[in-house]
Amino acid sequence: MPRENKTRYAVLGLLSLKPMTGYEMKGLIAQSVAYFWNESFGQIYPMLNQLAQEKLVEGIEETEGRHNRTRYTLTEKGHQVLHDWLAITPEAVSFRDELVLKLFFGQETTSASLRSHLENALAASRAKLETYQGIEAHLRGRLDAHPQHKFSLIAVRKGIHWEQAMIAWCLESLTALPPVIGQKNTPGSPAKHSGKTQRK
Amino acid sequence: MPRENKTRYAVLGLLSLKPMTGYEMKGLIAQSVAYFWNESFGQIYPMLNQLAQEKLVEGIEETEGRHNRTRYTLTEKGHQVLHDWLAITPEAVSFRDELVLKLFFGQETTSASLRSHLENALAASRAKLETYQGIEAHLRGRLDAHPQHKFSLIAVRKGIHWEQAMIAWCLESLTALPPVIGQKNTPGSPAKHSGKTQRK
DNA sequence: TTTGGCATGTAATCCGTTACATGATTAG
DNA sequence: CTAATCATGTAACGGATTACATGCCAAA
Repeated sequence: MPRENKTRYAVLGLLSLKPMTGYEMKGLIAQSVAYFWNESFGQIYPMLNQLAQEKLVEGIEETEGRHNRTRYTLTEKGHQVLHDWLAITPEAVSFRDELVLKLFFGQETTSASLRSHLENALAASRAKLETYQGIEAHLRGRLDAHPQHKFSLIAVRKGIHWEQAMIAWCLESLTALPPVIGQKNTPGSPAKHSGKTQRK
Repeated sequence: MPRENKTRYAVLGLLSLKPMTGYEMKGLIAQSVAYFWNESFGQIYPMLNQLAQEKLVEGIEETEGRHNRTRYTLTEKGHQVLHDWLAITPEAVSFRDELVLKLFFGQETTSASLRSHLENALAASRAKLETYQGIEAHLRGRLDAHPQHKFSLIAVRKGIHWEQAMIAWCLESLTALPPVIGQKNTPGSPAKHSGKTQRK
């Protein structure tokens, strides 16, 4: 059996929050769920068309106003499909954690590289934690007005727990690894490593 | 540009620990790195052949003994390629956390479903935590004899931090969600489905 | 006028799982 | 004898990213 297409339900779920265009959907993902879910245009648009064909969503073209765009709404059938999926026990996340893999193979490289990776991760986690805590404060301030905020809060709390765990682990691991002598490696400073930089 | 094939480096890294057959490799993954990395036979065997062609690994057929099998060893070139990769700053993990997604769309389902998902996750995390703590104790007992254990320990500690964070988050979220008795979800939330919600 | 954001899509390519296929050996 | 384990692979399928392609509108 092929595995289930989760993009499908992510799209349905987003439309349950409010009617949207594909473009707005991508924007909403970027600014509110990106830390636990991602979709690209290459998935969103074909999926919206497919869902429209199955009558799970309804697209309304808006020629007036600004651009030509299609705003999608969940149909009753779409609500039902989403509802059924939400009741199914979620599958465990399948990790591929490159940072841990590199540390696991640490014997094959230098302490400097490993420490650099950890310091980068530490800085990234600290930044994310701050962001999430900002979101948390914002959500808590308007819990009564927006019922959705309760669920957004649960989600962002996971991000906060996760980043705090990451920070603790990074610090602990930096202690466990031998310091690099002869280089200044102040904790928290932007790390540089000896290897090549990666192209993006 | 296509994204990098990480299976490649995972295979090289495993071979840096000790020479192995493809079959042994899968077994080692299952029992020691599965909580942060996974590979299937469908990737391992083709990759081993490819790496052998590139002279990054060397396969030695063992016809004597038991079965016909090929045990692979890292070549000098393979060591070099692995070493270079280890120095590159790791990419951030791209999550797709189905549990959080379902909680985020919690308005579309019942409190009972959500609580059930959280309790399943909680039980799974507690079990994993115990397993990892067993591994941790084992590793700490032989740190001097096996240099690799130091890095295995760093890896398993991440698993421990992660599961502890999961457990804390699950408990916290269970407190935040209304208990099942009343079956009401959010006070003031609009009733959605006219039909009976079917239990799973 | 040029840049950037809005808006929708397709094509190429690769990643990764699952299922299938085969066959030997060993333990019960 | 039979089931489980060892051992190696291929094929099919779908998931997901990236790059490409197009064009409008608003603001600088």
